[in-house]
Amino acid sequence: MAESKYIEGMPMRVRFGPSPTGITHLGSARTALYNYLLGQQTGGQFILRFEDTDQKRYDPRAEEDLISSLKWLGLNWDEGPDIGGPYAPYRQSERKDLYLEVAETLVQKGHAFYCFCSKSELENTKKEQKKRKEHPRYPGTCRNIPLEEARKRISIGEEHVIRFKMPRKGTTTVVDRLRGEITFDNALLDDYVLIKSDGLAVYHLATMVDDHFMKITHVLRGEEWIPTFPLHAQIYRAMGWNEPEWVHLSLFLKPSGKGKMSKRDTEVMKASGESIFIRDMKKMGYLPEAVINWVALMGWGYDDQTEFFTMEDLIDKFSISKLNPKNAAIDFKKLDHFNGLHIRHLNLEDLAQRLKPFLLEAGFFVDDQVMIKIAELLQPRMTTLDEVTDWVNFLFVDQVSPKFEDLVVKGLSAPQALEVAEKLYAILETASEYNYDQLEQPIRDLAESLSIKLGQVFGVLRIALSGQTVSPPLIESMDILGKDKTLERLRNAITLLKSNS
RNA sequence: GCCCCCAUCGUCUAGGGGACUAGGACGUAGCCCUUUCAAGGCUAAAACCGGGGUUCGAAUCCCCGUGGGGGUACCA
Repeated sequence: MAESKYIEGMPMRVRFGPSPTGITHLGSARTALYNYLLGQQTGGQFILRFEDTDQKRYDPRAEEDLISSLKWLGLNWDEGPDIGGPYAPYRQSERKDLYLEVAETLVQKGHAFYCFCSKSELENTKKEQKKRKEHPRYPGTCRNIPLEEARKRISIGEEHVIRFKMPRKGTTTVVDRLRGEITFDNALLDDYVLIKSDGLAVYHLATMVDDHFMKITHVLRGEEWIPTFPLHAQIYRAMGWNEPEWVHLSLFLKPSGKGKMSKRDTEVMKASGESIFIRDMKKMGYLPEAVINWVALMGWGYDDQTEFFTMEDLIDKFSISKLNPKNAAIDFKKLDHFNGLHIRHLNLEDLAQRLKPFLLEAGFFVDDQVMIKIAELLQPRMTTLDEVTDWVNFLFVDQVSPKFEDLVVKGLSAPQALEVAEKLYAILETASEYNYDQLEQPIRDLAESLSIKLGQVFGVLRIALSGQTVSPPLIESMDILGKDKTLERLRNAITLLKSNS
């Protein structure tokens, strides 16, 4: 493998250059993350740049989504379209003159040429080439038009593009830090369009120009760019610029491992409560910390043990050499696992604050003291934050509707259940406070005196108070519910048990 | 079709010639703990794609095949 041109530990200038055409997804998030980590780790800069050279697909909402998604994930940039920086502007549509200038220099140097071929002409030759089983490529029609003639045709308004004049013989060797040297046969490479007929550059030119002038030292981008990698290197070489280090990241595959995510797949996924879009993950109750941890580990591994990483850990431990070039299938089960881990890692105040919006959304305004109690109760048993509503709903509604058959807990007869409820009522009525000191022993004694299981006593209580067979621990729950409501619900249960027996 | 990338349990991965009876995690199953549900602890089943080389020795290096993925645009 080729030696790195950049010394480890030297400040790196890295960038994330999304095209604002859609909603930010996991793949983008990971690319942004890895770039961010390198910038942080080396004391360099992480740059956000909007690559909006495609007018047709451009969507301003995608820009907003990008910014809010990256911020939510905690991937803050040092230079970008919203905050500017020493190499502004950071939006390619505002840099078109620069690209044109470089393209013209390339023409001047004989590395590019003006092309007047119409799209339909080119489509036809491509069809014929395919029919003859030839390698479809630009036929070279305008390659050798003298510059003066070309300029004349342009001056009379003839529509044109600028194409890169790819060498027709020999090979182009490029270096990827993960894969080593990759060699392409020039005869199979095409004369790519650099400047479109609308005067705007395509990705290939714009990005190389920006990376050069913005002094980017390391390019981490998706593997889908490998096929055009030789073009990119050729542009650098034709201009006599120093190439950055190139790293092509693996792609994310759909959970089945078969193919990358399509639009249809994302819809099917949403129907089953999953999503690859960052903004959805927030709504679904995932922690940005968990998403970061999860995504970081898809395509990168630290050692044979460690899996729990905070952003600080990642900044400290991340390294390009540990990147894995193999495509990775998305596994939402693992996200759930990391989310649980990070929920348990939060302090109670923090968790309480993050839980609050979900309760608010459900129409429950809960004060901070109670929120902390809820956070404590739920911390070990939550996978996603949005579950909070289901867990504590019974504490805030006016009344619950227990079913008779549930109240008659498994292993008890109806009269037994009634007796349990009545004796429980007596205990709870006399207790001055609902806590372990006051309640645990009396309840245990009750179970023993009736010679039934403790779980059965709590079972009756659980159904009476929550109407559900599953709930948070009951003593703490009653503390939040309050004595009045607790006793009221127990009375209702007693009435129900009586009326049915 | 052509070009390119990739290949360890179902999934994410550790591994970079002997330390491999191939380690961890998710998921799955069982047990313990337990007021339900979780969490936590313990245990189990589960993989080096195939074939050739190189070497005293290959999951690790090379070649071929196969499989998967990407690209093949005046999209990015």
